Amino acid sequence: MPITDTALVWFRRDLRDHDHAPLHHALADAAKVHCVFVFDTEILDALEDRADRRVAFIHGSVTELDEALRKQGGGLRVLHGRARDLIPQLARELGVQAVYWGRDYEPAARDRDADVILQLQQAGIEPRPVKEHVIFERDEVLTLAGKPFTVFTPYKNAWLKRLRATEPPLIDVTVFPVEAKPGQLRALPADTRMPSLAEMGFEPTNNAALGITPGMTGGRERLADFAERIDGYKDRRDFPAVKGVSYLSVHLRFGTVSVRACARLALGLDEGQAPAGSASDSAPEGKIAWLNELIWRDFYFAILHHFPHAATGPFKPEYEALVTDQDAERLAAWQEGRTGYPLVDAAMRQLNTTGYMHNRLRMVTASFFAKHLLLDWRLGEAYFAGKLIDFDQSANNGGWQWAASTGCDAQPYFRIFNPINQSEKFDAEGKFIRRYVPELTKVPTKYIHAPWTLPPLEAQSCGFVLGRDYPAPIVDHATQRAEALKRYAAAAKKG
DNA sequence: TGAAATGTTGGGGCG
DNA sequence: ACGCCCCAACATTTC
Repeated sequence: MPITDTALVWFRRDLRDHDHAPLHHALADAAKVHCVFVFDTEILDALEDRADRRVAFIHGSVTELDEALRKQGGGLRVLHGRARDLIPQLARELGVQAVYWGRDYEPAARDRDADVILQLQQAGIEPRPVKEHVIFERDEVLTLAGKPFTVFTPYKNAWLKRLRATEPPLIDVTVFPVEAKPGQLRALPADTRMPSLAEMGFEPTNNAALGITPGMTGGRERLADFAERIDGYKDRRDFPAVKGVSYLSVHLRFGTVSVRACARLALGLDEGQAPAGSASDSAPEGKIAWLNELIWRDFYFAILHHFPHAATGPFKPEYEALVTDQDAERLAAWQEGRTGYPLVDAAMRQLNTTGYMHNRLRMVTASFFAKHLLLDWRLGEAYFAGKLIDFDQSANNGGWQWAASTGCDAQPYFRIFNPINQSEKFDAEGKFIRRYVPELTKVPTKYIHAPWTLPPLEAQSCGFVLGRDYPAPIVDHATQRAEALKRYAAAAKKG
């Protein structure tokens, strides 16, 4: 029995038509359901790059979602403007009694949503934000004292305990069935039309050439591909030259894959095998490792939700006192991938040319930024935010604060990555380096991790000149490491 | 989801 | 045979 006559589902970063909590609840509650997506100018206008990969990805995904909903007799209204104005306005125009959407945890989104909630309430319309993007959110995983966790391992243990305790079995990772009755999804007015990228002031990108397929189609392909490789995930994920990671991050960012589908894969639920996390000889190491990453994701969402101050400054207040340099040249060298440290430069060029960076390299470049270049980690965070196609504020901020040792459960400040060592360990053959730093192609593998150590004779025989073909290192590892230790110790002592 | 410094051990060269 | 030194290999501690 419908409890509402007409509802509106506001799609945001959940661009699919199945296993979708807001759509599920709307269809369960209402006789008629409208669907809308807004290209929010509050977000788009702040983007610097007119060829932003994310806008193109979203545009492709929204197009496919609209088609999928049309096949079910409905359709997606696609608007371009300020969401905080347009959603309440549309809800009033359509005469809906309730608006459903997936809850967002980022400070700016929460501010917008609070505004929308207020306006809807003033219009007598019920706002119904629901959990959609994570397995457990907000207060679902707390310490025995009822406080949010600030350390990952106990959080993870409590998360797993909660998962096992959830009844009916694993309801939180169960598909939300969407069974629209005929005519329940409302068709669109004839004049409704999808705005083009150009009409919104954006340009197409080379996403397709990079193998980035938007929408549920792209998500399905990636998930199926990773399902074939997940058992090797633990052993292969740290090597950027190898196809070892899931490449699902962009699909998780925009909801073209459901996080619950990811959890089902990690738990082995689609194969009828024993759930990961149980100790046994045949423990699926790859699946456990990947589930761990999904738990990190939930963890950082919860952290930003509970501690919004982390969005703009160090989670640990003592590091407000951390002394950083202001050095535009060093910043630019890092951004452009010309620091003279090959693995760092290869990673930054991967980011610049593809909008993606391998996770191991996110740690290496962030550590180098904070502990070698001695710059304010927030500048690095902002650069990633502008470039990453899978950018998610919670994970990005959490990762940067981890690397800069300013965060909750962060890397201790004295753990400083050696960029040469990391290179030798995780790109031993220099394969990844040569892919993105072609000027080092001729340098022998033995020296490719630290080309300034190339002996003159060998340099001559391979025709490589440091400073001409590739920059000398802009900072010295040992010097900067010692300086970082000094500054961090001073800040920690003050606090 | 480190790395470097320092400490310990034991084999082998040598006088 | 024995003490001594060197140093690799590994372990521990410190940053």
